[in-house]
Amino acid sequence: MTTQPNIAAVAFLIAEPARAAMLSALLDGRARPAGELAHAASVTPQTASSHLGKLLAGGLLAVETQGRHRYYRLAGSHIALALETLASIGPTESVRRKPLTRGAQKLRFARCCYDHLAGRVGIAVTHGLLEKGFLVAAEKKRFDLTPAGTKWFDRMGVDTTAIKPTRYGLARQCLDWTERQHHLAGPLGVHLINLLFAESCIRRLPSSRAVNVTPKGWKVLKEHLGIEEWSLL
Amino acid sequence: MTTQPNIAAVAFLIAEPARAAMLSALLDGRARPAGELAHAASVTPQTASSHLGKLLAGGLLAVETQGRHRYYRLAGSHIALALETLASIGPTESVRRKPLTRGAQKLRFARCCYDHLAGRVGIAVTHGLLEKGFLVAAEKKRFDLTPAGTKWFDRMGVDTTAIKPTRYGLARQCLDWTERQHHLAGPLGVHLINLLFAESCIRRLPSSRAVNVTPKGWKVLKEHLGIEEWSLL
DNA sequence: TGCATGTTTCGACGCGCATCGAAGCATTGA
DNA sequence: TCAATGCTTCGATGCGCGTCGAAACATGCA
Repeated sequence: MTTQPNIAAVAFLIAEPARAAMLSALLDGRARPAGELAHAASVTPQTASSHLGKLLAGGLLAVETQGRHRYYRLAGSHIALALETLASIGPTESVRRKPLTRGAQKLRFARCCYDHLAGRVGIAVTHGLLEKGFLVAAEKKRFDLTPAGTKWFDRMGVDTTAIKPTRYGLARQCLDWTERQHHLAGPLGVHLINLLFAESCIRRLPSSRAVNVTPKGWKVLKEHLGIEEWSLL
Repeated sequence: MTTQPNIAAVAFLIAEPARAAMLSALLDGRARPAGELAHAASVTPQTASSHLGKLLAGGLLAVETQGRHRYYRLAGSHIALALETLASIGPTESVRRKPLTRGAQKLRFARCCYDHLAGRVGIAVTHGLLEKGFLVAAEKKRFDLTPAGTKWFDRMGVDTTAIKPTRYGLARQCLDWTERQHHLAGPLGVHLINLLFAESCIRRLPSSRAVNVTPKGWKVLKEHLGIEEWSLL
């Protein structure tokens, strides 16, 4: 009897309808909080927690704690591949999404997350900083500032040597609840959004956390980080 | 509410250890009688019959009656692919506590994956075909056959123009769960392994999916694809 | 500090399903 | 026609596990 890999154990984790629903909800590779996954699976939070714990122990999911939220995501692309391969056996059915209100759309597009920039724009900015080699992702949900990054911030009028890092570091990776990707937080993120406000690149919208990118803002973002306005819609 | 493809239902069928054992026993693409499968799964014939009925109803198996025997086999290569993919997300990072058994080593080295060649040898052959320019990787997990490849297969006695491609194409990329690389599957892969069997380049080992490469086989692989035996050990 | 929210843990309930014994069919051979 | 073999169906048993209520824990906000 050849001791085959625990194919049954893996299948067992996927076999439960509630777990399968949660896994399917994570197929896009983004992370979602436990409560949302519970809703997606139509079970109570307690039940969902139990399932998520098993999926975690089974190595199908990874988790990231953010405040009182716990964001779950697939453990890797190989998990998604296996799920899609399984789905290809049975009959497929289209998935529809729920529409968003106008306000929610604006919020999703650009907003302050506590004290830094979030939303699609926040993520695009972070992505640009990474691609230009100004930031690099580091351990413990941190970003490290490169020499080129120091130079760039200096040219933009931010003296990074004067910023006091907290005990969590100078720049942190914050998980975005609308886009489910990381954006720049921490002291450096605070200085960056303050710079954008000061330079009139972005403006607050009344009674909302949403912000607007000004024409000058789009010009700056394009010149410095290669971000095109049309690419974010 | 999103009614997803019943990925859970498929996984449920695989999740049962007895059923998983029977499916694994059928991974070489050959058909086996119910009693043999019952023995492979270490359950009584009644229990096996129940399981086989469910696998049949679920579309994972096909059955063929001959006299008082009922021969079960996988419903298709897509089932084998799903099973192998599931197996690939097993204990990958965990350090192997015990060395592989002799049988497992042979299985890892060369075996049939449903109806084509897999393992280190299968990957080496595919690699050789790619390096010689006989195949090129294409989209949708396919391989495209080049004019040089058509010529080569023709010289080997395989008329590729006579092979009917499935809706997935003539040659597919199948992910190997032991080596984590792609090997040649699809109708072309079937013809290739049949050729190797017919030319006595490889031989089946009794009651296993493992195959042996004969001395003649090594000679052929070296001459045509530049594969050295020692390089695979 | 107190309250609200998100998440997990604990405990108990109840359904579902795997399992096997016994019996029913089907096929083969004498 | 009778017996043996291979497989399936039926029925009863028992356990595993999914489920949710209650409560503990953690975090954020006023």
